[in-house]
Order: sequence, then structure tokens, then C-alpha cells
Amino acid sequence: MEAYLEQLNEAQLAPTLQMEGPMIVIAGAGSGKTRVLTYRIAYMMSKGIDPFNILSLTFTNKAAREMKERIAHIVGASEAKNLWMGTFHSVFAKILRIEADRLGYPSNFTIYDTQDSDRLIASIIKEMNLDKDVYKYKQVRSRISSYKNSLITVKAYFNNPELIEADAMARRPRMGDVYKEYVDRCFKAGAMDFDDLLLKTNELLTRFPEVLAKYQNRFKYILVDEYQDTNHSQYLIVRALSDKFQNICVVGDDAQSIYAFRGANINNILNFQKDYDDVKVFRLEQNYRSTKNIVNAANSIIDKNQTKLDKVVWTANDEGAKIKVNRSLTDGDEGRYVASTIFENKMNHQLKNSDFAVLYRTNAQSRAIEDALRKRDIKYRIYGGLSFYQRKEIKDVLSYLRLIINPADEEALKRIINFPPRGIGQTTVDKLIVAANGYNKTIFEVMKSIDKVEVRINSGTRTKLQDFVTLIESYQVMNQSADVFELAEHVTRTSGLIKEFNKDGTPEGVTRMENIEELLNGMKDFVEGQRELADTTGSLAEFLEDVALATDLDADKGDADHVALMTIHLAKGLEFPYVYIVGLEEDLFPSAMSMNTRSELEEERRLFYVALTRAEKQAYLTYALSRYRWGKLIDSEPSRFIEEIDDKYLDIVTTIEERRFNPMLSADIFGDVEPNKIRFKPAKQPTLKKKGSVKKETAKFQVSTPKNLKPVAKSNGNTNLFDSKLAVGNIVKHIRFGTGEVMQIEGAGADLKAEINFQHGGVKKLLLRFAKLEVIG
DNA sequence: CAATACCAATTTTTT
DNA sequence: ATTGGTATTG
Repeated sequence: MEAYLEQLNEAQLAPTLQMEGPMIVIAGAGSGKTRVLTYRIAYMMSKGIDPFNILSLTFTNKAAREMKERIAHIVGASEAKNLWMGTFHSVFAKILRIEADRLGYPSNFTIYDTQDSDRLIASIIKEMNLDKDVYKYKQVRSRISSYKNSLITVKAYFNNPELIEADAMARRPRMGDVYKEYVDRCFKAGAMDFDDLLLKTNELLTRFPEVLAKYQNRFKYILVDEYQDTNHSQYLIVRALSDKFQNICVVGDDAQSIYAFRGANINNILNFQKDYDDVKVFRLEQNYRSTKNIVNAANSIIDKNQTKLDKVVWTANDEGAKIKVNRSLTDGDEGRYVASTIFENKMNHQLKNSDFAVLYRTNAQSRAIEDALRKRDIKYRIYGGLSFYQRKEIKDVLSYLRLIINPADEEALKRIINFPPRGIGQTTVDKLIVAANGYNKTIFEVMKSIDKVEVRINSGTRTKLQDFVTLIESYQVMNQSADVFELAEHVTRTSGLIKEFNKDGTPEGVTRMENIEELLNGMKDFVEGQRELADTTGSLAEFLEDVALATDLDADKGDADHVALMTIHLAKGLEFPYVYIVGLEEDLFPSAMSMNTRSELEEERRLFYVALTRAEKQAYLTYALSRYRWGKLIDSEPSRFIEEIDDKYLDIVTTIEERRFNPMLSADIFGDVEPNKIRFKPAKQPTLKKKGSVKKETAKFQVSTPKNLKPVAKSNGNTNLFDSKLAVGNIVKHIRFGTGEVMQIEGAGADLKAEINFQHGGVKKLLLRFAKLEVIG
């Protein structure tokens, strides 16, 4: 038998060797399901199954990439390359590009991100003269999204009195019209939103039997990871494709279903056995990741949920330390507690920053943690949040590129037609939109033939419009010959974008420039990378698609040693020796928005389960008695989830109040708060109801964090060396290129450059004004 | 049409 | 606290 299979236990081996027929693997947290998936594919290939016939759908592109690498290790890179592996969205985007003309789309259709959708919906609501307080664009968007995820097309919507009734009841009787206009406008713009990538795939597979047959025959073997988080649209795609051969293997854990808010349907996994005949069921219940304490505590939480599959997760690992629970007075104190215990743990146990993760419910919570980590000089990285590609300046550059590929792209056009300012104002754009709708043309087409169109635009503005058209067309010509990097570099320079961001030396402008530089670097990598990779063409279109579907987790830059900060949602599938779950307060976690129904609350509980099961050795739960929200200090109560864990797994650590009265304990934590900033506040009742779990409070007061202690810098440890003394021979670390040696320094002032020989990646010349370098030797 | 100044809403999670 | 949108002015 193949050597790698010996690494599997019996429970893991069984599904790994099962190649044919429908099967489900119910995999508890930390039970090695990725290993099973990986080895199963490798095993199938070793048994002669053509990788071209295997489709493997993962939750993130990063997961796909890693799995592919591991398989390549076993079966060889050239074979692994032929596997179809990726997220639903990226795999079907590729297929849709191939089949686009059947659906009336151009193959270079744009993928609208959420922001694009929001802007389009907002502008439609405005054009239709609807009350924007009733038709809130975000609510409208999520409504449309849920229609699409349930395969309710515009036509189906208008044929469904119940839906119309429901929207009328919600005081939005024109909802259907907005939906229709949104769909029409996307179509005209040659754009698909995220939901369309799935919806249109369904349309493709139902309307064209020959296409369905083609992909059924291609994907003889289908694997779906994280099946508990698939929505109805994805479910139907999987069903359709697997219908002929029924070689369908889904893997998941109902206890980790946390995406109902975006349409995931937990019933997909709960009912899988009813969907196919003779489903083989496998269970992975042994946890290899965490200590007994963590596994048992997590089990005690998930027990509170009613909706679940039978499964008992257990571990043969050590008992381990109890879960530490800490109460702080404010979110600032919470951050300091996290930072100081990370510091202590690193010292006491010789740990790296990357052994730690701080998980929170909402992105907004990261700030207090960041501040505290920065003060302690602990390097960290924030995952998610505003992703790089969503930043204003990046979207501006990308919009130019999008327009080059697809001039019909309405959102890209509106974004840049007057940025940098070129004298084309809102009124003009509005007139163009009206004209475009009237002539059933795209805005760009109207601009191209502005003299043949009836619009009341004066001649000066007409010239400006024509100039803009000419500019874009010149870029289109350049795109025929230049690569992505050259083109983008040219565009940022000649469009005036660089000038615009550079014009006043504000810190924001500098940051924006750095980001653009970073984007250009990324493009250079992309261009260089595609020369080696067979499965990319390196076209601009492909770059834009990668960008549209990239997640922040995908861009795992360098191997810098940092504490990971992220939402619990993003942490799914990851593991860390030490995990902090912060902000365990009522209305925050569980979220105030999710306590109306049992099912919502159960999802929050699963989310907590996911968070806790990320921890290998030690988990910390923290909460604050008051916290800044919307700039205001809000009192809060401990989360019910803390109470739901059996006491015997918990270690309620010394409360902050007691620390204050014990200088030995408090020195570490309050080192950076001046004593005279402490003021007294009326007593707040102890809120943790469980008897004996919290020691009596001795005094109550409030610590206010002095404003002037707030750090100004935003960087997370990577210093901009523009005005510093970098010398030849220094060893430096770059966020993307890794470690390297400074070979030469040249230029002066803003032009100061360093030639650096990187260990991987070779010699590069970097403008110190932009390069984010860290001197490490 | 552009620049400035004030005002409102936002914080649940993301492909 | 930050961001984006709107109103006013030049």
C-alpha cells in the first residue's frame, strides 16, 4: 500500500479508499479531514483516475492551492496541475467565461464585487425616485442576493405572489422593479455579481443539456469541502453535475456551519443522505488538534444546540490547561491583557508570534488589540477587514483596467470618468445614463457617438468626453502588446492618478501611493509568475479575475512572524497553539442582530464552537465591562456562551480589580497608564450569574485611556525607511520578497533606492520611499 | 463644475 | 471614529 496512507487512522482510511459512489464524511473539528481529502485525491490518481476528471471544490482558493501542493508532492506536479480545484466562484467563473456567449455575455465579463453592486443599486434607487430611507441599498442588495441564491430570477419573482406580498409588507412594493433594473443593468454592463456566478452556472446547466453533459462527463468525480456552508444555488450545481456518475463526496461538519447569513443552508448537509441512493457515511471523530479540556469544553457548548447530526468528538491528547477567562474594565484593558499575556507566554515558553491568534466577532474590535500589541512591539497582521483590493486607490486603478477589458462596465466607468477630476460632473454623467438607457446602449458607446446622440451637453464637455474615450482607447491598443504591469504602470502615470495622490504630501496620499506601488509589484509578480505556470495566460483579464475572487486569506504574504488577528469567520479551517477569543459580551457575541430566532442564536453558538476549536494548547476567553462602540462607551454583560461552558474546564483568572490592588500583578498590565487617570465610577453589579465562578469584586472604578497614548503610526511593524539610515550589508525583510541583503544604495531624497538581493526572488531595486522594509541585521 | 464644510449613519459575519 | 453623502459657495 502507498506509504502516505499509513499516516491515516482507520476512520480516516475508510473514506480515503472509497472512490466510487455518493458518500459523506462528517468530520469533527481537528479530525484531519483535509488530510483525508488530499490523500483521497492522490489515491484516486494513483489508481489511474485522470485528474482532468476530478473536480474539487473548496472554501477558499488558498485551501485549494495548499491541497494541490500537497497532492503534487505525492503524485508529481505535472499531474496535479490538471486537477480542477478552487472555490465554487472561481471554478464556475472559468467555465462561464468559456460558455459565456450561450448566455449572451461577453467572455470577458466583469465580476462586480459587493461595492459595485451597492453603488449600482443606490444609483438605481435614486433614478427611480424611491425613498432611500425605505429602500436602503444594503437591504435591497441582500434581498436580491437571497433571491439569486434561491434561484428566484426576476421572472420567477413576478410569478410569485408571496414574494411580492412580502416585499410590499416590508414597505418596498417596487422591490421587483429594482431587482429587474439591477439585473438588466448588470447584463448591459457585461457584469456578473458573486451570486450570478452560481446562478448563471445553474442557468447554463439547465438550459443547455449538451453543456450539462459535457461537464458531467468531464467531472466524473466531485468532492466538496465545507459542504455545510453551501447555499441552494451551489447545492443544485453539485447535484446536476454529479447526477450522471454519482461519484460525489462531500465533507463537512454541521457544527461548523456559520454562513447562513449569506445563504448557506445547513439542510444541505443534514439531508445529504436523502438526496442520493446508498450513501456511504463516514465519521471522523477523533480530534488531533486540541487538548482534552478544549475538546470537552467545545462539546459542552455545541450540546446546547438542537439542530445537529450525531457525532462525538473526542481526543487522545493531554488534558491540557484549563481555558482562561478574563474580565476587563474596558476594551482597552482587554487589549492590554491580551498583549501582556502574549508577551509573558512568549517569554515563558519560547514561542513565536505566529503561535498566537486573536479572534473576534466583528472587524471593528481589532483596533483596541492592535493598539496594545503595537505598544508592546508585538508584530501582528490583520486578516480580512477592508481587503487590499477594496481600498479606494486600488479600486480606482483597477477600474481603469476593467474599463480597458470591458468598456461596458458601468461601475468602473462611473468611478473614474471624473477621477482624477477632468471636468465631467454628476449632471453630465446623469444625462449620459439617461441617454444610454434611452438608446439601449452602454454609457461608453453613447460617449463614443456623442455627436449623433440627442443629449443636452455643451460642446466643451463633449470635447472632454471624447478625450476620455480617446484615452481609454489608447490603453486598449496598448493592452494588445504590453503586459499587465507595463500597462498598469502606464495607466497610473498618464491618467493623472499618481499626480492626484501625490499632489499634497498628506499622510493619506503617501499611504495611497504605497498601496498603488504594492499593487504594481503584485502585477509584476503575476507577470513573472505566469511564465512558469502553464495554467495561466497572464492576461489582464485573468489578473482581474484573480483579484475579484481573491480573499484576504489567499494573499499570504511572506512568512513574517506575526500574531494573527481576524474574525472568527475567517479563522475557520485554521489552527493555532494559543487562541484568544475576545469581546465575549452579550450583544456583541452573540451579536445583537442574531438573537431573534433560535436558529440565528444556534449559528452564533456554532461560531463560538469554531472559535474555540481553533486552539491547540490554550484558549483565552476575554470580555470587557464597557467598550467603545460608535465612539461611545457602552456597558456590557458577559456573553451567555461563557456560562454555557462547564465550570470544570474554566480557569477564571484574577480579575483586573484585584490586580490593581496587587502591585505585583498589576505592574505588567498597567505599565502604560498613569495612575492619576484612574477615576471612580458608580458600581456596576457583577454580571456573571453563575455562583462561585467569579471572585467578589473589591472595588469598582473606571480606567480611561489617555488620548495622547494612542499611537499615530498605522504600520504593523514594517517601517518605511525613506529617511532612515540603511547601509550596504544590512539584512532586511520585505513583506513580500522575504529576507535579503542590501547590495547597493543610490540616489538621494525621494529618489533613494536600494538594490537588494533577496534569498528567493533575486536582486530587486526598491524605492525606499515606498518599500516596506524591516532591518533585521 | 470643484472645493469646502457640515451632517448622518455606521458595526455581523464574506465569496 | 470614520466615512460617505449633501449643501453651499466660488
